[in-house]
Amino acid sequence: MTGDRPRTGARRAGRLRQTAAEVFGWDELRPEQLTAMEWVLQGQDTLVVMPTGAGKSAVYQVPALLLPGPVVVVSPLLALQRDQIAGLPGGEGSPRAVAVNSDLTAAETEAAWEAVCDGGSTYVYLSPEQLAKDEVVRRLTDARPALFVVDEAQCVSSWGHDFRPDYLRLAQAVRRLGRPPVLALTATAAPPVRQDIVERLGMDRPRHLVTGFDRPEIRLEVHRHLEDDERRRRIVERAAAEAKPGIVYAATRKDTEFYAAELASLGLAAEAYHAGQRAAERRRVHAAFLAGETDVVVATTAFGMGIDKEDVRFVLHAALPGSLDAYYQEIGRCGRDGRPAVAVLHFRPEDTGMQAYFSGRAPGSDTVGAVVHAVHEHANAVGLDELRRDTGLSRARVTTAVNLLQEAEAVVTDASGAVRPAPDTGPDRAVERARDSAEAHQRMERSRVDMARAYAETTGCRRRFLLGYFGEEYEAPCGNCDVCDAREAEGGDGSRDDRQAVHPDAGAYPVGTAVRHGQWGRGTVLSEDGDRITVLFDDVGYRTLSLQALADRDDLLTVTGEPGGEGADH
DNA sequence: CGCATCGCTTGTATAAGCGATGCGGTGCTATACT
Repeated sequence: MTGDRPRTGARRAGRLRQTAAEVFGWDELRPEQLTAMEWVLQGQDTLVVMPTGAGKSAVYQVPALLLPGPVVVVSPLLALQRDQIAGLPGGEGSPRAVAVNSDLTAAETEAAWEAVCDGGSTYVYLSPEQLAKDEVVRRLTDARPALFVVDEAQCVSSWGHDFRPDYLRLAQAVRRLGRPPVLALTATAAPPVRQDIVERLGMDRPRHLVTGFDRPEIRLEVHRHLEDDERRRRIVERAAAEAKPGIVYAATRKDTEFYAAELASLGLAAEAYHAGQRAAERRRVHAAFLAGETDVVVATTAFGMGIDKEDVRFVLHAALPGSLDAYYQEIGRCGRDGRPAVAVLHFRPEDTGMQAYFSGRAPGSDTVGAVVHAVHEHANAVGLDELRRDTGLSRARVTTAVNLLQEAEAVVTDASGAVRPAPDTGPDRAVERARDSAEAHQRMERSRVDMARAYAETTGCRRRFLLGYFGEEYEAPCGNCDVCDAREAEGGDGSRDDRQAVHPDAGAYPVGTAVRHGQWGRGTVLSEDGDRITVLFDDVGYRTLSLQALADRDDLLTVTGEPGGEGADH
């Protein structure tokens, strides 16, 4: 792979540039786009983390035309699939694409598969649920796909573990398709999320292409409230005062209706948006926002993917988000035109309650037990559909339980996608191990909520904190967050020493240092913030440690490796 | 985990306090019924 002669590499780049220009009309490719395309064309598994608008889709669209088979694109929303297909160039000689999903009639589905198999369609868009169907895998295998793309790959990590478990079974699907190269695309993923994506998709020594996360045009601001009434009042005032258009993210459907009504009563064009609305209503709100007819959309997390709007001036959060990954993705929807925008978070410490409730809920031991027993009752490997019939459980619950059991190495999935017990593991032990896995996952998820709160409560530069979370070192002050402003107003120059207390041991644990903690085990230092460090532990997730406490007990945290040793991205 | 709501209680209220209970977010797909 790296033994390529330079001439071959140059020829490859030339063909990519030529295809981009002739087929798509793109005369320039960014260097990082071209690099990722070359990896894809060479058949290497590739993870691309690039901001929205940087041309991620091109990374598979262009090489697809130079590859010997169709390209499978897994996309989480049917609306995104439609957008992607509509965005392809039209006209004679342009590549064709189909989406196979539950909207299609039997005849349309048949026509789509014929187009994929006879080479008439270069791209085939699918939800992860489609790939759980034997018929779909059989059709795709016949078509000999040359590349397997997972778009919005953060969904693997954020949805796969509970909400849409078929995301965790994509690795099985890839295997059954003859293991084409895998390309994962996402705009937002902290290092542990990248690792989760790579592991869950079964990627093989993937190349990573990660561009910078900083969005200097977005001002960062946080307000802490003790009373809920006061918070609500302040949010309404702020949303009314800011330049439009903007998005308010609320924690519940009921709150989206509340804020939309309050803003409308002030004469603003404000709309609520959440998954409890009828499809037609959601489409209307979405379209009106894109068309510039709406001042403020007040939404749950349902509003986001597929919002391609340059001029959003603010994103205001009415409650603590569930993770900084989600937060950064949501605030990244403002200021895409590069002009100043603002991300304001209004929170109460009590907000962590609901986020903890949402975090890492796993099926109970009774559900897992029912699935384990059903697996053990079969002499041969058994398919998920049959397990569903045996147990009477829903498809999603059976899949989640099987995923959990597989993670706990209590069951294994064979080449046909069927499941059998792992050797030497009885049902009781299997349930126990699955419970341990679920608890470990829940600890990790809850520590992500803790990090969101830590961001909200940090006494240091907010940009430095956020970028540190995404693995980027940043020399504060940014001069564009509320903390930096406050320091400046106090008369300091905003430099590090007068921003906050700096412990004499600052620097003893550089970012990236491998450490071992007496109680929490192995971890990696993610950031240091004057008098404290944040460590990501393999087993318990994120923890913030005070340098003073570490100095008092010097056996608590031992350094086991230098920065940049293991776990480095490139 | 936090909260809103309900129904029960009480030296019987045009009232308030209590504990129990249920709810809270993301989308696909298959299926039944107009």
